[in-house]
Parts: sequence; C-alpha cells; structure tokens
Amino acid sequence: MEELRDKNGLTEAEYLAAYKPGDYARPSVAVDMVIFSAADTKEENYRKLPQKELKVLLIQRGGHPYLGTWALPGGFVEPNETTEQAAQRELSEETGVENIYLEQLYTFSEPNRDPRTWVMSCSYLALIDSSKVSVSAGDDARRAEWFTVRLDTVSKKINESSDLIEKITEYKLVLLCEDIELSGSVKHTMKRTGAGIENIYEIIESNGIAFDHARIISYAVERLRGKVQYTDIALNLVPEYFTLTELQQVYEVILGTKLIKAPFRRKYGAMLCEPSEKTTSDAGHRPSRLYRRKWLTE
Amino acid sequence: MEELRDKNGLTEAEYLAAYKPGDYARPSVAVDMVIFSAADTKEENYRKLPQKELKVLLIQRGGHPYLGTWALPGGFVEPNETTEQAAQRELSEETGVENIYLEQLYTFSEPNRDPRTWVMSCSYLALIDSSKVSVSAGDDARRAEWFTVRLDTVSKKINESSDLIEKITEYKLVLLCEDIELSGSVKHTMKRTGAGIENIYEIIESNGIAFDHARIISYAVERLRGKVQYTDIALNLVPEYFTLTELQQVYEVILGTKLIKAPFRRKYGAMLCEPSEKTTSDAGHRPSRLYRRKWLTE
DNA sequence: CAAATAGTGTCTTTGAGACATTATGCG
DNA sequence: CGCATAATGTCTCAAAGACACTATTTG
Repeated sequence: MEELRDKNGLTEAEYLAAYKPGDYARPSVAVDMVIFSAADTKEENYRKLPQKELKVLLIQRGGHPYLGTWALPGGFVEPNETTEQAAQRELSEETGVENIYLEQLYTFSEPNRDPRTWVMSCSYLALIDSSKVSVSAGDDARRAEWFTVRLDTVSKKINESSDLIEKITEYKLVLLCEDIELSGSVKHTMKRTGAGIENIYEIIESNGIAFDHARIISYAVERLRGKVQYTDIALNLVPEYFTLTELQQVYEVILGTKLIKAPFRRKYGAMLCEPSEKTTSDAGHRPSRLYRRKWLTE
Repeated sequence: MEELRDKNGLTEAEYLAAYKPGDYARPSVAVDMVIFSAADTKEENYRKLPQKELKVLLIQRGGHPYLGTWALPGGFVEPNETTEQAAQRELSEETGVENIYLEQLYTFSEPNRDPRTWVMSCSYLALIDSSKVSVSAGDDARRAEWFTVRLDTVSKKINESSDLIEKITEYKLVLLCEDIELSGSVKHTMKRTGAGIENIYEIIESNGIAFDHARIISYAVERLRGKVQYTDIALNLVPEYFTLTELQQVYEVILGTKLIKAPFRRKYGAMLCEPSEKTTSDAGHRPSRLYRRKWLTE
C-alpha cells in the first residue's frame, strides 16, 4: 500500500505532505442540545401524588440575532473534538452534571437558518434525571429556565390523486415557564410522486423561539416518543431509586396518553426494572416499593 | 421586535449589516451516500427462484488518500444547499435515477477521519429498487461496483463488576464483488458507570475500505435492520410490481434470518401491499400474484 | 406426473387491554 | 375509619410462531 503512486507519481505520504486545503466555502458547525427532564408538579393535597411534566432547558438570548427570545443551549465545534465531545462539553457547562444520556439527533443545514452566516447545527438529545437538576439558576448573564413542553398534532390532511399522495401534518409546540409562553408551528409535508418520497418541514410560526429551534425541539420530542416504546431510554429521566408509578408517569407525559397500570407493570416494570429493598414513606397512603434500573445485558 | 437594541445600541438589522464572520476554523462538510439495493442472484435451475442479496454501491478511489481502495460515493456540501440537496445531487450523478428513498443517517466527526483536513461526514441512507439499477458500468475514470453486503456479530463480551458494566460487541463487515473481497471490523464498547453511558466505536481493521466507511456502512445496515421491522421502508428495494416471496426475501436478507411464510404474509403482505391483477409466468411452477405498494395514509 | 413454488387453514402461545379486587400506611 | 395509592389477579381479544395442507403451473 505504501508503494502506490497516483497519476502525479506521488506516494500517499508525499501527497499528504504537499496537501493544501482549497479555499472553497466551509460552514460553521454548531451543536444544539435538546436537554429534557421530567419534573414533578407541585401538589398541595399531601395525600395526592405529584404529576410529571416534560421539561426542556432554554437560554434567553442576550444579543442579536433573536435578542430576547429563547434558544437551545449550544456552541461551536472546535477543530480538535468530535461533535459528541462538543455536546458533552456544552452539557457540563450548562447543567454542571456529568454522565448524562446523550444521542445525536439530526444535522440541520438550511443555508439561511442563521441570519449571520452559514451555520449547520448538529443537534443532540440529552436526558437528565430531575433529581439532579439544579434549581433554575437566575444567573447574572445568561438566564436559563426549564420550560414545560407540549407538542400536539393540530391538523392532518391527506390529498390523494391518481399518482400524487400528499400528507400534510401540522404540529403545534407550546413551551411554558411560569408566565412565559412560547410557541411554534411546524408543517410537515410528505409528497409521494411515482416512486419518490419527499419530506418538507417548514416553520410556519415561531413565537419567542430563536432560529429553527422550534423544529429541532419538535423533532426531539418525536424521537423520544418513538424510542421510549422499544428501548429503556425513559429510565434516564428518573432517579436511581424510583417507583413504578413515577416511571409510568414519565411514559405518559412523553407519549401524551394515559396507560393502564397492570400491563405497564408487566411489560416495562418486569423487563427494565428490578425491585430494591427500599420503599417510600410519609405519603399519606400505602408506601410504594422503590425500583432500580435493570441493566440490559442480553 | 424590530425595536430591540443590544448592549451596543444596535437593532437586529444594523447588527446583521455590520456582521463579520470570525476567522475561527471551520470544517469541510461532505455527504457520504450508503446506497443499498436488493439484487437477484443468478439461478441456473430454471424451476428454482433466484435469491436476493443486499448490495451497496462503492467507488474505487483514483487518487490519494486511500488510492485504489473502495469508498462510498459522496461529495462536499455547497453553501447554497442543504445536506439533503447535496445528497440528492450526488445520488442522481451517481446512479442516474431520480426519486429515490433518502434518509439522513448520522454525522461522523472524528477530527482525523480524513488525513488531509478537518472533514465531517453527514451520511445518508438511500434505497433503490434493483430493476432501476443500471448494470455496473465500468466507466472510464471512476469504477463503480455493487458489492454484496454481509454484516455479522463476531463476538459479544459482557464485563460486569460492582458499578461498571461493559458490553463489547465486535462486528465484521464483508463486501464482495466477483473476485474482490473487502472487509472491516468495528468494535462497539458500551460502558455504564454510575448513571453514565458511553458508547465508543472503533474501526479495528479495514481492508480495502477507505476512510471510516466500514463504520458508516455498518451503521447503515443496523439502521436498516431496525427500521425494516416497524416501517414500510423495505418496499423501496423492490420494483413497482413484486411478489410477496420477493418481498420476504428482502426482509430475510436484511435481517439475516429466515422468516415463516404464513405470518409474514398476514403481517406485511396485508398491511403494506395490495394485490394487482397481474401474475408472474414462465416460472416452471404455479404463477405468483404481483402486488403493489399500499401507500399508508393513516 | 414430478418438481417447485403459491397460497391458506388452524392450533398454540404470548401478550396487550381492560377491569376488578385486595392490600396497606397515614391522619 | 376512610382516603388515596400499591399491587396483583383474571378475562378477553388480537396477533405472532409453527406447521401442515391444498392449489397450480411447466417440462
């Protein structure tokens, strides 16, 4: 292999030594983090259990563009690191917590998604257990807050003609934090013509959410909804010791549906969790067994 | 919103007009295409049916680095296009076929994955029906060939200690095209320490496959294996009119297992396909009904 | 008719969904 | 004791897995 020479008579080592990068345009590459947690609501009735809510961490922009609106935490990838390492770095800077579940989501590349310059966003999904979440710090410079996430399908239209099927779905994303309400609408058009499929995503409204981050958050919620059903990913949103009711609430808040207790326990409780010796107490009702994650070693 | 001014007293329009991109390093971003098809093997016995094989399109490198080895088709993303558009462009250049199933896979970003310079690869999965595949053209400059794909799990080790679980899986990828045999080994280490999970992928051997493309191809096969089970993605590998046995073979070759006919037909045949009036003929046995894709409009 | 595949019937087992019933700690 | 939740039992129904049987074409 060392002896191979190209049409200029150079070996690979010689070629690389002489290599000069061309000066064609290169994009900046940022990582944007969709950091979810599942936090308890406050419950006044001491006998009733709190409910879970899906939260996402946003940061208020202190400069242009999108000054004053809310954005996903993120930053630029540096030349000596992978996007995963950049994501890990941003994550510990932002939350102060190490060892968080991290998964690459999607690379968004619309050339005008950042009005300043050509910036691609390699987005990451991170899941953090709510007990580790530091109380939303009203830091001096950057204000970071956890927003309750709601993603609903607003409308679904299907246009069918002889050889064109068009499926238009509109999603509405609402983000709430005390008196702040942000919202965004994403329209997904799926076109099938002949043997071809085309998916188009458009942001048709973005209210207080910076860049294309409404789209990125919607995408992250959809990924979470899908993966929760066939992986143990939800266990990353729950403390080390947890009750099965808690876990069920996490599933419910992600999927947006109510689940029935008995089959949920048979399926996920038995498959993903193992009972510990501990129980809850002081609850105003029968105490509940605490479970731990069962590491799948199949 | 127009009236908001930042700490320098600028409106957003003024800020953007004055904006100068910094001169920090930017990566090149390439798209690499994993183009799969499912082609029939030759069968001498006229009564027997041909088998399907999973194929991937590779191009022999005509220059350094990795001169003479085989690489995924791909190219650089240009400033006025999305990665999807770049992928679409590469795809029609390479195969001459429009309207192909296309899906973003993963963005690989190890800083040294290209020995020349900092290049990220945004990889795409494309599925093309074998009847559209032009016979592997021995073009003048770039030699392109379809390689039969085989991905096996070679070994699986689990190290469990008190608070560290390590799962090491080794995959072996073999690519065959007549007398050419390429191979690669990818090692996946999953470490769980405390609440943290770390996934490390290493290429431990690459025989005739350029860059980190052995890893990208392995990733694509795994994605395909996963998605085939809960989507209609496999129908993109089959012509407009196809038999259910053909479709079953596609599933079998992707999953690497044999499936039982009756339940396969009940599940996928009824759900994803609709019968046409046509049948096969001249087969040396009972003719088979030809089906078409049923577009899912739920 | 023999070879080879097409296509269907049915039995078993598994598991999801739905609902009901029993258990238990706390004030 | 009564409230609220914990935990489990059981019935029904749908579907996956496995296997066998019938149907149909061509040389």
